[in-house]
Amino acid sequence: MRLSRAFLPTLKETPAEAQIASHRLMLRAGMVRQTSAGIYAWLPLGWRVLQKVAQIVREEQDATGAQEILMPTIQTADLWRQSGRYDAYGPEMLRLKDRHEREMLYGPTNEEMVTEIFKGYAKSYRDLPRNLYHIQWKFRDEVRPRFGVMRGREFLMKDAYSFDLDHDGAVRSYRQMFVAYLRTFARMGLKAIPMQADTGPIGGNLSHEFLILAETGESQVFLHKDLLEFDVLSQPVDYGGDLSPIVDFWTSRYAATDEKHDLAAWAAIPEAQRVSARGIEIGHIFHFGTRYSAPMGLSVSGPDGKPVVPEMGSYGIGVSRLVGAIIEANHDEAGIRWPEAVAPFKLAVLNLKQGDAGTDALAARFYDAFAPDAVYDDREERAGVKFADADLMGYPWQAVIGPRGAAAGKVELKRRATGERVELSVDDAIARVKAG
RNA sequence: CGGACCGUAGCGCAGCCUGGUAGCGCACUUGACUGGGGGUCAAGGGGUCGUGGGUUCAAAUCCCGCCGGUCCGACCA
Repeated sequence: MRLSRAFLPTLKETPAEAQIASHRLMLRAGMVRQTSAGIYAWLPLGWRVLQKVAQIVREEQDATGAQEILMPTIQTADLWRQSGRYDAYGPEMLRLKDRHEREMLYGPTNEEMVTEIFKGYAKSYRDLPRNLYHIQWKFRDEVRPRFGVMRGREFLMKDAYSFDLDHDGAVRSYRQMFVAYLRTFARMGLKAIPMQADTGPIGGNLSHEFLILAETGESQVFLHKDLLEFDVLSQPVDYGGDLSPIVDFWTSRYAATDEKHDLAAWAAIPEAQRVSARGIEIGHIFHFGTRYSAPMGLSVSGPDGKPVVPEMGSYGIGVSRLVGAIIEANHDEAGIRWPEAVAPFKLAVLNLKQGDAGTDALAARFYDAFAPDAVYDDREERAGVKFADADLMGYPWQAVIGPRGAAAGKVELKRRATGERVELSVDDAIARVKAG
């Protein structure tokens, strides 16, 4: 994308409402624009990141055998009356009426709907197990939206719903999501730690929240240092096989939020192995048995011909929240430092002297080698403005092309994450960026 | 939902107390100089002062209602 024609409105000054780094940077980098409390429009840069994040989520869900669908945002009150949640949900649910005075709602989640859909087709135990997920906008009328997209009212969320014949099957599905989540977050450059979460009336230990560590996190977390050092992606995963070794590794080390913090267990960990920090929740997996299948009348014929009520689980990832969380974990004074996997563009080509035959030719050549995953700063701006904007928007690589270097056929390559710069010939620089 | 506060140009703010021609910085337009970390100079454009009512000769300014937004707390992916 050529910046001279792009809609990427950056700000030098920070809008007053932004309290935390990610919100401030998203506004300054022109990623989002608030349209009302807790509701945001995604501008080109932000939208690209949001799509990259969603795509990683999608790939890792697909790898487990889960299948993507898309359910509506608007649901009927009747559906929610079947599970008893219409009255239970409270003012967080945005309720509406259509022209026929029918009660509708903007979905805060989709357990009822997916159960209803699945019920229409699943008749036999052979139709199990299945896992259906979708990535869709949801609305929760938070009393107090804040922190930009980290806690908006409208947010993009991935929700997966598993259906299994029995508890063992449900555990298998749960583990698949557990492992998929570790991989998903690791691919985004995040160290996400699964922590035991409240299971409510269901009990058991099949509920985990995934948190990343960040200074601006909303909860205090306590964990064993090993969990930060484990490399999830180095291991191949067979979703058809036994996943318990991976899950057991993570669940055998202490990790808890302040609500579930166990002082005795914490004290048992050697001092040097303890990590106490702030955390942001980015995912939640949950087994809830027949909480929805039973009241909504979902049942299939078992191998013996008798009806079986499937066990379900749901698995959420806050996709739009992740964009904010990634920035919280990857920024500095100058701006964002995108992990390459979710960067809106892999590199920015900065032409320091627009209109100079040498820099123009070199910059165009460099840009062509990476388009469309690159931006070309061909604006009539001072060098300083281009540097500042590139740092702010956080492209992993900057190819700086000035008249001095251009005359010698050289490009200065800057790595945003480390600040490291090297001067290379054009071909070497292109090869260097392509190599990662 | 309890407590506090703010709505004045795209953004950040002053002006309000003590009523009398609506300002500053950034951004934007034009020109010149400049050209490796948000440059300088000059000339410009842009505002129903959130909204409705009231007080007054006169309201951004005082009073009341409404709408929108923000912060602290409780809540939450």
